[in-house]
Amino acid sequence: MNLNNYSTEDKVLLAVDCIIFGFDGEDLKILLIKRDFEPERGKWSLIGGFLKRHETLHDAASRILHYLTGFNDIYMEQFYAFSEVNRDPGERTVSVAYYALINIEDHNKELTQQFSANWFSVSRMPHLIFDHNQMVDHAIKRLRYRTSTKPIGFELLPEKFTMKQLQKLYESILNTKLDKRNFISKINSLDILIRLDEKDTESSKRGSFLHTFDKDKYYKKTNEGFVFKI
Amino acid sequence: MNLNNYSTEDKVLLAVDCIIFGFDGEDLKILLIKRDFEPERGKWSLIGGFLKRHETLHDAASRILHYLTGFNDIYMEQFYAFSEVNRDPGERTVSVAYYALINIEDHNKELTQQFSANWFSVSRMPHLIFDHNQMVDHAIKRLRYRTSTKPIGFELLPEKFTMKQLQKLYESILNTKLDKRNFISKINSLDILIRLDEKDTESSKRGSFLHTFDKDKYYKKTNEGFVFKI
DNA sequence: TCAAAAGTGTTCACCGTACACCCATGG
DNA sequence: CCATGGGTGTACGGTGAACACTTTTGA
Repeated sequence: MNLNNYSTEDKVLLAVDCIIFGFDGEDLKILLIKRDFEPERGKWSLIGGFLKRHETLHDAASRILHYLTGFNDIYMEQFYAFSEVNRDPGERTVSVAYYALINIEDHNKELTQQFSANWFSVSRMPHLIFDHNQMVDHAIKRLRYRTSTKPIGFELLPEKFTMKQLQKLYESILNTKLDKRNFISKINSLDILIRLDEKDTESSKRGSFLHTFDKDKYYKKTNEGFVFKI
Repeated sequence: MNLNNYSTEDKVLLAVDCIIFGFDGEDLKILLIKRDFEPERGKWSLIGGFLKRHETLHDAASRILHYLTGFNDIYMEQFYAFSEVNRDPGERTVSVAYYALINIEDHNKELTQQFSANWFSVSRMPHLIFDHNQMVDHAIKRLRYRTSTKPIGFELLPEKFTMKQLQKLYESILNTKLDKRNFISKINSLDILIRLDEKDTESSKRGSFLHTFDKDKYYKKTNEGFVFKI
């Protein structure tokens, strides 16, 4: 293509929108904010922002996530660019969507309040502005695929967790019921968890063992050809 | 985020780059052009172009593909946005990458010549401009996943094809050897091909049956819960 | 002693994989 | 009649799915 002159080409606003997933022990949730500027002021929205000239999309997503949650080093994955011409009635904007996984327990509630943010179950999403509902649907599909092939689900759990919590997590992501015995033996066969000598006694008299994800072991096994698959 | 003024935000050039896959019966190939403008004039490159104000990314990719190949209705999938700040030394450009599947036989050779285009085996890719090699790697991964879960491989074959051709196609995409007997019984068990009463006698004296992909049957089965999986 | 959750094994059906021989044909 | 590629079936091991009872402990 004879594109010998960059300067004659159209430029567009490039936005980044983030689907922030969290898990409260029961449901997979998404953090939404109430939009406080026009257009669509007062409606629920994903968090987002615009790409600056001197940053990558990844940097922009990190910046936006840090701004809202106070976290750095959040697990993120870019998954799709949305480009319908009139998707944002304010101005022609193309938006690159990321999803992020955060541990809901660590999450700073002050920041959430400051932005009128709220967690919503993915099964009870409100109507969102623009094409944000479509982004959420797309993000959930990608999350399902990714959590089935990479051990990223742990990003949504506390450092120490019970098998029950892990199972509930997968059930809420995959939107299915799983058999306890099959699930646990599957997880155990992967051999990437450490069972601690510690028990969680919140939810039962007997108490259930806590586990952690053994990252080093996982990477070592991966180098030896191991493939994570749930 | 208090983004109450779109006009103060940076705008960027948004490009679309296309990885065009083809299959010649032996190897998976990619169509590249020799770039005829600066920067990097004379180097091999993916085809690409810039998004115009009034089109979607999908439209832009279609337009670019049509321009180079003369085809409409090409199978395409968007897979990633590349945004390193200096990826294009000419100007800050974010590029959204698509891959496309075309039937190499139908492909218009005149257009190819007009653009100094050439097919290259994916196993013998030249060095490409910018981050295009990285885009190609990413595209191949996505293609492998997608051809394993959707019947899109047929886009790369003639309307009528032999089982041998189909097997070679999967072997070249997945970069593995497959067992003939297992492959054929797998394909037959899917029950989405029609075996014609016609034979291809190009490659043997006995001749081998030609098949076509039964799109209607596939969609019907899909509605009934069938999942394509190779 | 009872309620509530934790923890644990076996069986069976199906699928992926390894593997080898006969068939049809044109030269 | 022979060389070449086309076409077909079986046996085995491993994995996913169904399925129920015992243990622990605090109230």
